[in-house]
Amino acid sequence: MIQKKESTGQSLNSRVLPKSFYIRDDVLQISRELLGKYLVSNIGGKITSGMIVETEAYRASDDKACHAYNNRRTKRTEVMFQEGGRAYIYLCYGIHHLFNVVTGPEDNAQAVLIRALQAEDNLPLMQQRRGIQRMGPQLSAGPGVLSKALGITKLLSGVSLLEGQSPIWIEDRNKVISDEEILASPRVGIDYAEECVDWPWRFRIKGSKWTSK
DNA sequence: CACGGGATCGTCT
DNA sequence: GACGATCCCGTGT
Repeated sequence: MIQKKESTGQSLNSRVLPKSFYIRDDVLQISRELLGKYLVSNIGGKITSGMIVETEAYRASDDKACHAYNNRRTKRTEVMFQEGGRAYIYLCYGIHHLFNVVTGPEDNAQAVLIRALQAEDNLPLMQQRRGIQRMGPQLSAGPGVLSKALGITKLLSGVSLLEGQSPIWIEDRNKVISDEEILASPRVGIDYAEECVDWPWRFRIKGSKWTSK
């Protein structure tokens, strides 16, 4: 039985990913390594979490699908240029809050979009936030819905994932995902990205029922 | 199950 | 003023 610490909800046999994980200059490798890690939120003392089963990589230097392509710094994208280990969260289609992990060294904008979770902790609260009757992958399979399930909004964009009092962090719970279990394919919804459209920068755990459509 | 369209608004041109 | 790194529901099969 896993014991929970009152203050953070972090399991005793897990560890919060350290800054050294995030600041590496390799968003593709980090996207792969995030599979099997646990995204956890603490909103008003309420812990919810899920295992990451789908990610997408974005990189400003050469990727036309990235909001910061061509090193475009705006108020919205500024956080992507900071040192890795923060949240980049933005509003999509006026409705959905999409959660990204900023990676890489300062001034080298890279980020990983978390696209789907296998729900783990506090399913009833996640279900309540989603407003759905039936439990199933629709709870947290999809970048917009997983944010809703975890109570994450763009108001949290820029927060550190490393501080003890962070509302969001990522844990290693000793789940191992081998390269053979990872399916790489083109990213979703980036038709405008010209020659980058077909780059296999979307990563999924093979066979997971919790990946997005 | 596949497809089509509406929702809804911050962000950038 | 146009358009999304999406989701859900309705329709038809």
